[in-house]
Amino acid sequence: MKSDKEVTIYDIAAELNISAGTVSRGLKDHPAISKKTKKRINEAAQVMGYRFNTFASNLRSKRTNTIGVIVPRLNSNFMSSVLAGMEKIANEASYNLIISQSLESAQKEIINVKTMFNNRVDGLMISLAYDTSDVSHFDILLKKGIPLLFFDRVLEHPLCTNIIIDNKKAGYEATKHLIEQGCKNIIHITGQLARNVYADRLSGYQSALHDFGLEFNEANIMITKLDEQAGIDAAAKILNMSSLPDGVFAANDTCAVSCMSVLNHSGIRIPEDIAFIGFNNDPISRVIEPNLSTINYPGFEMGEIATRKLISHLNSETINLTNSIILKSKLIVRPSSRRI
Amino acid sequence: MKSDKEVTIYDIAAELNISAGTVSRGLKDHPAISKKTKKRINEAAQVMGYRFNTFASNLRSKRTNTIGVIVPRLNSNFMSSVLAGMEKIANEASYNLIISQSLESAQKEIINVKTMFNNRVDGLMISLAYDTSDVSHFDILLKKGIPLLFFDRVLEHPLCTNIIIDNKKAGYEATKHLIEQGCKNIIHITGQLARNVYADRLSGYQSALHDFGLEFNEANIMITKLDEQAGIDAAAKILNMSSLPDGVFAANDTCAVSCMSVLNHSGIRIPEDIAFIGFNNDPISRVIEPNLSTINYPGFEMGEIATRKLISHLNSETINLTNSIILKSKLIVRPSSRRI
DNA sequence: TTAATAATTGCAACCGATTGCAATTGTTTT
DNA sequence: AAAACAATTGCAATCGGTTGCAATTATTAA
Repeated sequence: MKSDKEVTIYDIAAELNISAGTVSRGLKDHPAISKKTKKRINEAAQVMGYRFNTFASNLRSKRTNTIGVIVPRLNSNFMSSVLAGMEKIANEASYNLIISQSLESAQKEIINVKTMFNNRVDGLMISLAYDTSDVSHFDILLKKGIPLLFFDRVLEHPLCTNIIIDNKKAGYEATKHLIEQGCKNIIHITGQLARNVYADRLSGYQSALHDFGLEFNEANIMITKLDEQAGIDAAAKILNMSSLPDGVFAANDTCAVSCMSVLNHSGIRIPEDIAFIGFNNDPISRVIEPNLSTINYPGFEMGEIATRKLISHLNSETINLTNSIILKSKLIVRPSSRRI
Repeated sequence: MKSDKEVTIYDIAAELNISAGTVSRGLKDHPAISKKTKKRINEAAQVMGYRFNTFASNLRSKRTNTIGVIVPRLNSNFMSSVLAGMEKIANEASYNLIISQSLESAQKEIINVKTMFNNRVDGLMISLAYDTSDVSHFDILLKKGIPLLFFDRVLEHPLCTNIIIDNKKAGYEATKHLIEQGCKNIIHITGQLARNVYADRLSGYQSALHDFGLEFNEANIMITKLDEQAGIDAAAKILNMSSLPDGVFAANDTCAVSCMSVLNHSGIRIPEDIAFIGFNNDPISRVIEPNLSTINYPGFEMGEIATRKLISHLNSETINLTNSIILKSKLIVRPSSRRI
């Protein structure tokens, strides 16, 4: 029917014998335009097959209605839950999400930030890569006043909001729980300590040991990549220890589960010989036998809240973005650690 | 230092006493511009803090370098793997990905398609929602010549490419495997049959039964939502059957695993009493005891291939997009079905 | 050295929506 | 009915690259 030429507000204006400016305002539901005119405009737009041109709009208004997200990787249960929550809120507020992954590499993170910058995202949400140490690559954004929000793996920065859980408290509770179940020699499997999440969990672990009169033993800390293989390696190390530990607190469920499986197959009884607790409350924690105790980490809510916060800031409903939001995490006790 | 006024190609042109057109071409590495001039332009751009304006470019060139993706939901292991693969390829080709989820609702899918359309994605990749029946909402894209690619949950359409696995074959092999292990009464837990993936797997199941002289029993087909709860419900149904089945083929691992767990706790021995096989090769399949046999579904590769295909079409390296690409899936036998 | 050809660069009209300000039309007040 | 004010609408410059075609400059051939 219609040729494939795009219909513009000028075409609508010509059709109705009014000006393009009026059409623009009418489509935007601007209060200065009368109801009658708006109706005519909308009907004409409908009939003529008009579609809004985002680029012309962005070019002129210097706003993109796009939010960037950089995550270490897309395909983990936790991260995909976060993204699902983000997408939900962004979509509701008619923002678009541009998502990219750093693949845990600081170098790729830097490139991604540049791309986001060039794409003129209105704001950026990021969870840091495994090995990001320097954070000057965010300066370009901050200099231009583009709001930056960290979630999960964050960084203290005077100009940015962090959305986190209280990792220290969570680590404390996990450890305390194991101690209360009678553990006296607890291994902690964790990740790169430059990342707040792991440093804080470790710190909670140490506090708990201290509060319950247990000695901290450097050799009980295993710094790993926290993936499936890391759990397998950790199990091998544990089996080689002169005196077996009686508890393991792993900083994620993936690693806890694979470690548990190996130990299980080596004849170690869980939780009798070694009690286990993980972190995140991934679905696998409810599949492994015995079911894994863990810390519930509300990923979906984190995504929702982060996005809501950022959008409300973009609409300048809130003056500044400089504070932290701490979500509730929760200890979930399951058979892998229940001894009493 | 610099004021926050944006630097444009005109500023660079003025600085170097050349024309804006030359600057534009120089930055794009256009062959008509001399090496020397290009160098001067790039240096000036660097020094002056120029950043490319995507919108001006998009507005003029009518290309967005953006690919839309609509998935039923982000947070499943399979889907996040697909997305990870897509992001990787798109990023390498400097395309952006706009991702949205239909949340399994046809209605939301329609809205998402419209949004993608208004955002003028260069192409769209989609996996259909659970209850999408009518597909006229894609017409707006096709009419404008925007390429559309289906993956996983697809649809036969003369103008679109499908990226799939041979679900019928996979269903056949899964069923055949169970039969070879001695199963004679096999339940098939599946999803909405309007979706090719489930219809095809069922069809494979039926063929296998037929080829091995087993009778097809309508009552053995359970149509569910294939989530954790569905598996639990299915287990309850199975336990209520007058004669217990001796095999279960579930159309995904999540459902298979939760079903297995319940049966396990009810004293049913797996695989001796009931042999199990799932679909997807999710990590949980390697965690459940006994480990779950399954069909390996190469999600990451699917994402990579779909994106590569679409991009090469956008660059018109390929004339048309009208064919199917079938990826290899593979039966993985684990203890949950190994009886002999 | 001059003509012919190739390599560079410049010109200027786009792309389509936005928005401050002026102009016009419609209402209300006195 | 004129003045005062409010509600609508129009004008036109602007956002910053892109690109076909013309113009200029550099090379090569004759």
